[in-house]
Amino acid sequence: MTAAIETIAELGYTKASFAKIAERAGLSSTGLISYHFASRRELMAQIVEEVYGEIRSFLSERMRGQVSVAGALRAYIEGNVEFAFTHRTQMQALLGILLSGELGWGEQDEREVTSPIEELLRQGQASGEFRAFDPRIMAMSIQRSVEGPTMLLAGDVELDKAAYAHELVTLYDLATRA
Amino acid sequence: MTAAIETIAELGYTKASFAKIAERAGLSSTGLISYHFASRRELMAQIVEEVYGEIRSFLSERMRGQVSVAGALRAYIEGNVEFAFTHRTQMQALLGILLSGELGWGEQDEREVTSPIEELLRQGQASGEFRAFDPRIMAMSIQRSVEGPTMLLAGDVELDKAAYAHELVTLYDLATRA
Amino acid sequence: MTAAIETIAELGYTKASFAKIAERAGLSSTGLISYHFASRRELMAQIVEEVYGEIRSFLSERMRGQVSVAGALRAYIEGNVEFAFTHRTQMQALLGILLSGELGWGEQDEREVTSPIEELLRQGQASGEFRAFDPRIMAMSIQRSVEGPTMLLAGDVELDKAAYAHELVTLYDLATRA
Amino acid sequence: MTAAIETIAELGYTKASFAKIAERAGLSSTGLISYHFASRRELMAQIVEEVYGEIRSFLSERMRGQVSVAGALRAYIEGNVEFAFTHRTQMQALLGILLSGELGWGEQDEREVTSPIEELLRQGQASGEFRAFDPRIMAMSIQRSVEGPTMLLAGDVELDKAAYAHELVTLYDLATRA
DNA sequence: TATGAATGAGCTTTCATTCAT
DNA sequence: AATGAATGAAAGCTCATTCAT
Repeated sequence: MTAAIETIAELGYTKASFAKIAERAGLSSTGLISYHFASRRELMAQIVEEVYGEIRSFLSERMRGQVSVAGALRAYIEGNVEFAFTHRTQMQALLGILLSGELGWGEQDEREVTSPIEELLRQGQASGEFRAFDPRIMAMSIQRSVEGPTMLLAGDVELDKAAYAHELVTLYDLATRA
Repeated sequence: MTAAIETIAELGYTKASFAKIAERAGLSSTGLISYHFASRRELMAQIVEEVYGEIRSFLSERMRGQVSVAGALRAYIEGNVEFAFTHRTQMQALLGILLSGELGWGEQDEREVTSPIEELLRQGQASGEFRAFDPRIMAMSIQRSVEGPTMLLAGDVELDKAAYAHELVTLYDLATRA
Repeated sequence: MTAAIETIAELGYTKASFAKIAERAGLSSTGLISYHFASRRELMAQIVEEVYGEIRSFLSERMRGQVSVAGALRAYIEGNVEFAFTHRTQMQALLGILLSGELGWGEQDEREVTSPIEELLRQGQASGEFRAFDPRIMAMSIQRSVEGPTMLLAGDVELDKAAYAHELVTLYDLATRA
Repeated sequence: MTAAIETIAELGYTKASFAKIAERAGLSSTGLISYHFASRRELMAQIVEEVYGEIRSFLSERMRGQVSVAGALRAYIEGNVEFAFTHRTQMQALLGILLSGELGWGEQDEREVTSPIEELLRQGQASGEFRAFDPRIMAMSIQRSVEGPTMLLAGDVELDKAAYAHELVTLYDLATRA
């Protein structure tokens, strides 16, 4: 799976064939991949699951102990940006798989991803910390924004992690607070 | 090209083979596609070019006559959301091609897309209408946000165009104004 | 046909497609080639016929006035080498077509090519100028030898025309005389 | 590779497609050929290498123990003719591939083939057994002559192996001796 | 004469998967 | 767990040819 992730990140979802993955993994036959995974789709689904698990545990640790929802939102944004910068390979593979559309990424999955942050936004509105807005649309916007760094696939991009996180935090603080 | 756009939008970039495109176009051979386009890449590049052209002309008309930069920004966001909702097929094809990574979407292209809005943001800062922020990062965030509706590929998504535009306009108004 | 000859000489028989030939001829459609020639085979056959005609007329002029068969043989060899060096393009195309085997080059055609020289050899034997040998085998050997320069397809070969002709003349003089 | 050799010999280089080769080999897919050989070119290159190897070992055995250069030359010619008659299939495939020009047969390869016989000729000149002549041109002529039988592709040719060899031996004995 | 669209067959190559070992 | 042969489908592309204009 590590080899698969690296291959997808480097070559893109389409060109990451079993042959290329096996080559990187030091396997001399693609048969072994089929032996371990029921299908290509299965492999991809497991990769998505694993990376999502990493993100979740990473974020939950980052958000732990935040008392205000504004603080939690800040931690969420900073955590996502941090993860995108430090786990570039995994993120590129994840997005590559998801955006390929071959796993059937639909509204339901979109909801699953944005629902924790949407919930957070609702809490902020209930407590009066946040102004009135559509929490779902705001959540989608936040999600797209924090995914930004990953979408600049090539390595020739010079982005400052701290600056990026800081700008987004400020942006959504101004956009959400009451 | 119309058939190609529709096929990509429906099946995704990877599964939109020449065979499928030819079928939709009523052609009895994929050879004719190769006859008109030097390669698959060439076809995709021309589709990107065409759709971008449509977007540009659509947006320039929408932004014409705006005097304030805040007004221009609002028109830009509203225009993008409008286009995404009314040209769903083209937008899905465009994003499918771009995100496939096979056209070599890099930082330069990203810049090209975000540069007009980035320029707008700088003008707003110069005139004092906008607060201080990194215009490049803000432009990226706006771009990702307006792309949002397109990423919900399937038709089973219920999004209100007016609400979506309104929320984003408010969001970035609050996020940018001095 | 000139464009076809040049294309075959440069790219080889297999890669000399109608598309490449049309391109070189300044035609914008391969249809015109099909309009003038019933089939690819027909085009190739006509090229063979034309080049053979050139060779025949060139050689018959060269051999005119020779009284001895040894002189005629010398003239034949020199003429062939001369033609091969000065009509490199035509010769390469001719051999390319013939050796492709797609025109059905068989024993009969081989005989047709070698029969004039074979006849000459028989005359020499009858008159006592030449020793006893199998005229057919000798004719084949001579034919292969004079074709030699053409087979060095690439242009990076440095062969001295005069030396080549002189050596072959001496070679077959010694090999044939009584 | 055996199936490939047979197919090329029978149908010619151009018509010997992977499909035809697979059919003859009893394979149900051309994919297996691509699995074993990186490309068509690679397959052809390996065939050439193999057949050349056979020729070399066949000839080196035939020439072993010859003390005079004249004897060695005779053994070379006889060996080549013998091989051409008894390995008709291989030779036809070999020449088919080489003459197709798609392996980039150039002067260097020509030299490699003719260099052993050229070396022999030089030795004969040094020892005084052979007269003065250009050894390179003589070697080319010999090579073309011994290839003769192979060029009569179809099976409808009636050539006497012994007679052919004998005539060539006599021919080049007369042509070379001092 | 010349064009350009269109066709259908063919090409090599790549792919995920299966299977015997 | 691992290999390597084998499969069948599919891919993009090129080809000679046809045809209406």
